[in-house]
Amino acid sequence: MPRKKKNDTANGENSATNGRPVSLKELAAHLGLSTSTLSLVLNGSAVADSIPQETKDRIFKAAREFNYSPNYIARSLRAQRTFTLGVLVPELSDGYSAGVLGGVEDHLLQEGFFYFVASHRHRVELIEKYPKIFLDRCVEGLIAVDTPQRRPSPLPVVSVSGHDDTPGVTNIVLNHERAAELALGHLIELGHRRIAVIKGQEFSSDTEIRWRSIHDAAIKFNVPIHPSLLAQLESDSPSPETGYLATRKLIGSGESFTALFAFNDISAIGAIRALGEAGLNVPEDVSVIGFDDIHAAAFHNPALTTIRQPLYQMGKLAAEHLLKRIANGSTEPFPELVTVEPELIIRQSTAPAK
Amino acid sequence: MPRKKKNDTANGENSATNGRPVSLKELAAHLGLSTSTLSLVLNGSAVADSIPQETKDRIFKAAREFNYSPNYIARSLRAQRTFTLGVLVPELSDGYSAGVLGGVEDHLLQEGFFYFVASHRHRVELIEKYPKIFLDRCVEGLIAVDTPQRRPSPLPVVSVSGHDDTPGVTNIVLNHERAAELALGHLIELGHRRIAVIKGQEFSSDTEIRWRSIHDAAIKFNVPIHPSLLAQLESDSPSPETGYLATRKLIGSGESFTALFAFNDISAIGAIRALGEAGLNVPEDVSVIGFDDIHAAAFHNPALTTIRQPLYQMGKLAAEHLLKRIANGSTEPFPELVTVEPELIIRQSTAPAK
DNA sequence: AATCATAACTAAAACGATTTAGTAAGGCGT
DNA sequence: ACGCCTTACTAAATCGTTTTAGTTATGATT
Repeated sequence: MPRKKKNDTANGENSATNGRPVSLKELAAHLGLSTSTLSLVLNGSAVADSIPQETKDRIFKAAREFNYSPNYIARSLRAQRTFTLGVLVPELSDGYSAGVLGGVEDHLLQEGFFYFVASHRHRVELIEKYPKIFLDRCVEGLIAVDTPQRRPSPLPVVSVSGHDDTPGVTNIVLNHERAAELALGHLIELGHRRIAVIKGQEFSSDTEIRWRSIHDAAIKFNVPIHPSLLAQLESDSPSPETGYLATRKLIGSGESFTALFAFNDISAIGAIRALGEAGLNVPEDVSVIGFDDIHAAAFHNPALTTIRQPLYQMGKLAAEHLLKRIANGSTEPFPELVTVEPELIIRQSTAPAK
Repeated sequence: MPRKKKNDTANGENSATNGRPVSLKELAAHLGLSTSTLSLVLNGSAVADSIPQETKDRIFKAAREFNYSPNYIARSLRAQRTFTLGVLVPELSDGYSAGVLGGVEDHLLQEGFFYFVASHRHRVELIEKYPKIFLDRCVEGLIAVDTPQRRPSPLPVVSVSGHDDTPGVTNIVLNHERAAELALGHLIELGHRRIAVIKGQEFSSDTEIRWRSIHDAAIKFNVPIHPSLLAQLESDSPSPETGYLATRKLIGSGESFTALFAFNDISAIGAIRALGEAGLNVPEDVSVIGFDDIHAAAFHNPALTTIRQPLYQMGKLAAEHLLKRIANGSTEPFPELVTVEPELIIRQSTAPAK
């Protein structure tokens, strides 16, 4: 007849006798010790130095047997720390945010942090509301992707492509001047002079600076962008349709162009569709260059020439800077601007001007 | 000289005199009442019925002035509830998970829940570890996307495309039989008989059932899939490259085919690239049909014919079922299977067989 | 023999709420 | 004048930890 010794004290899974996880108090009662002792020992506190190894071993053994794990909530309350951040993105499914989130996640999980995500889909009231909810949820910091902060936060904030001059914000941004130079340089080297540009939507925080950089670089190259060759993305759909519509308008205007610089890869894909429908081949008739280098870019037909943003790295940098600020406390100074470099990826959607 | 009356009690932002949020105790001290009274009144408890309106108003006013908001951690500890879930996905940036997450998020936030996300990138140790960490973090339930549960969890679990027979799991799955019928029916109707198929990677939970459904449907249609026309995705890259490689192998085998049913849109895009390089035009020489209907599908060149999975809806259903199970408690029975229907989206990548 | 140090613990406060079980004061009925 | 009901609150326990400040024995030192 098998002995049942262990069955009524510890059972294999993570529970006391019932289904819930075991608490420190229960464990202490079982060992005939106080919770203080257990806590001190289990956390390796120096105060526990005087406790004999035998007792320590008993404690460790029981903790293992009962699958004890300290209650995170209780610990958070006591330590006034949650090891949790809030991440605000415009849209989860657009490839851009997801790319950044990849970098954020890798660094955070490795450092023992978790994060809440919320997507605002460009609705102003949500952009205002979510940071408050995050605050209520006791996050220790905020990462905002492509989302301007309207009001200063009591928490440390890192903004990715947010272009934010609110105090207390660390901005992770692309070197847009360089990006514009790379793209226009490439097109001009290929002999293009009549270059059309598609600006981003009003709400996208990159729109303004990217356009300005292109505008300035074009003047520097002495090939200014003709105002009638400037289009703008309109709706807030994350699909290529916006680029498709903008390009149709551009074509419809009658102005001719041999190259098109799209706001991003998604809209470049839409643009190629619109050009094709108008009987214009890419890259033979019109060269198209995108922005971002999302996964789909390399395998589009034709493969997209584009300006790569190091999205993963930007996310990782955001996480790193935020954690550093949290560790340092609010008194320490911190960088307000962190710049990352773009890269020109030449594929099949650009070719010499005819 | 302006009066400073309010400045030393409440200041505009959410703080007492210093920077931190105000606690109930501080608020109570300020009003000369006990925390009990404030809590009762602020939470609209019936016990507070006997408290005169005047006092209640004083409390509400002070709460507003000091921007009082109950500490979520303390409340969680007391109520033994966190209103937080864990979501486990293979990869954030692959469009599939992001689509499902969109639905999850919409429903959860609306119900006052937040969620932690973690992506395991198909690493077995992470698939085991993250549910434990979530548990430690006191989440109230788990959503697993395209990820089989290896061991039963003490928490309610909803699996999206996980095909999981672990007890305690609600499975949200696509009607794969119908999906296979739609796709093959379409190809066969177009006159295709030699149909190649690309299976998913071993680790993808949809791989097995999807292949089985295709296999069975093909037999039912009396156009069985020839074993030499079966390829499989190999690496765990989320890019179209896997589909590209699989298709090269298929072409290299020398077996001819007039249609290709890819595991998903991503691999279909890679397949089209490989076919193009081999001098085969889509859809003139080979028809290609994808799966999922991700954003990129409609704007690929040629636009992809595909089987749409209602990803958003699947995410939403997952969230709904999980919240219902949490509300019901673990005693109540729950559905083990929830099926959603696929949809055939005909675009330009399929055409009559030559 | 009194003092001191050390070992092996523990009591109690604290984190910030919620909630149950009271209590003190006043009014009313008989 | 006594009990009883209301009104307007409050004390204290509780959730599960962590941590500071002790406490009690025992052994060593002067």
